[in-house]
Amino acid sequence: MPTTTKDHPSKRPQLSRERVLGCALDLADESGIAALTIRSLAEAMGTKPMSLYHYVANKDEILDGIVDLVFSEISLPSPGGDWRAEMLRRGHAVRSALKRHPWAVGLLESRTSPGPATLRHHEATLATLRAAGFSIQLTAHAYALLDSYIYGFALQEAALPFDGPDTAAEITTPIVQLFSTGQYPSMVEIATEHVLKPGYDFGDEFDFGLDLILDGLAQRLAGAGG
Amino acid sequence: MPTTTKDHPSKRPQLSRERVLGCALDLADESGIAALTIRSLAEAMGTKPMSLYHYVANKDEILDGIVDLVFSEISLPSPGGDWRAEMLRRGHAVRSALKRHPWAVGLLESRTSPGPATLRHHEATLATLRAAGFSIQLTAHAYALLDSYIYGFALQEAALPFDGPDTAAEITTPIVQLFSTGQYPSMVEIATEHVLKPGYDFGDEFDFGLDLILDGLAQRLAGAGG
DNA sequence: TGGCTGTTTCGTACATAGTACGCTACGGTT
DNA sequence: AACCGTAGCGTACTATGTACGAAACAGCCA
Repeated sequence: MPTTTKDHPSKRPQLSRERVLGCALDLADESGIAALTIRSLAEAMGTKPMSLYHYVANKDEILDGIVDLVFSEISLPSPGGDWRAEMLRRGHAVRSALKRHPWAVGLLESRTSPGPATLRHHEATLATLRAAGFSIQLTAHAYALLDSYIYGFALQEAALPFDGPDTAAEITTPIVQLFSTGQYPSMVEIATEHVLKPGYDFGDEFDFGLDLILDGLAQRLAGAGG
Repeated sequence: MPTTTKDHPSKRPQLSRERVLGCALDLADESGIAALTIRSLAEAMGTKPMSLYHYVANKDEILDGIVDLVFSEISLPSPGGDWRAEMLRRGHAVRSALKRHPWAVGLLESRTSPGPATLRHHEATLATLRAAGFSIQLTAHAYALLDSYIYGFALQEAALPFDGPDTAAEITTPIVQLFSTGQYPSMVEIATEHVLKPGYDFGDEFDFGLDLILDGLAQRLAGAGG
């Protein structure tokens, strides 16, 4: 049978670097970063492992690529605006991106070659602080502090065995009962009178810290005379 | 149960769970967490892979174990003392432990079963805050904030391609030159006028943030009426 | 039309990972 | 002497990243 066209004409939408990275990100979201293997990714795309290597050099490049994709989802702060509002919005934006893609925070540790979206993000954030009158020193301090807090919060959130309001109870209750013998009174107290209260959501703690940090930065900015 | 024999005339000091975990920690420190494999660990201990499985159930238990070992290195804060001094010291202690064992912060994300040293550490910290008059809510806020900052800082420190004072220059200079075309002016500014200054050490940023956070907590503690 | 050439895809193979299974070696107990 | 429990190990299975080179296809020129 003389087929003038290829076997699978439109079954598979054609490979490309963008599609590889996009599917890799989806797969990591659905099944976790550990389940993102060359083979599983190829299968998810309806192709074979070695085909992917025409679009990415190796798996590390895939990991770098999806981290940059995550940054590309974060809208950039605007230099020249109210710095505090911009940093508040950026804080929430970064956190929600890291919540959507919990594996990303774990990759931050190992990836050292930032992509273009990551660079743009850093540039816009630094420019916003500088434009608001932060000195170079204070800008560096502020950025290290803000990102440490945001990343660290995301890290802790990713490490929690529960997710969202009220879901803590099922996990925590048996543990608390185990500990109620008295070895860890303060932990039990916090658990029973805070974590186990209806409506509790660890994510709500985020705003307290972000606010406190922005307050402190505002004081230092004013104290330095602008 | 028979704990009688003490001297095996062998050249190897006898296996034990403690020795396995201790060597695993050393190996992770020396060669990185990726190089910590069952095989490499067995070789480092002068034994064979499967022998280790008499002392640990699986590799996850090894990872949990060495994370708890890291916590066991951190001296506990004392409930009843000056809370600010205690939290300052604890902050430095945790950070230096995570600096000694940079792989540990990456494990925090995946490990969800804390060991005894980890639990003792959390308990002592919470008790210190409570004893200083922090309400349950404020204690929870404070702890989430402090640990987010400390872990996040350690995460960023671990991700840096350089380490210690002045070492940033060699890595950063070529990058800065690449960017000096003008795409990222704020990053270049910060780099040339702050990071590349002699004596720069990212680790020095830590105190600024910790101080700011403790200031903010003190204000909130006072504002709530003690 | 036929053939050349570069791009894309894939089949096979290898090194290294965790670990299940079952055997040996040995020191006590009965 | 017979037995047994513990520590240690040899082998083998499965999953991983990826090197190597062949196959399939597209577009071009004769």
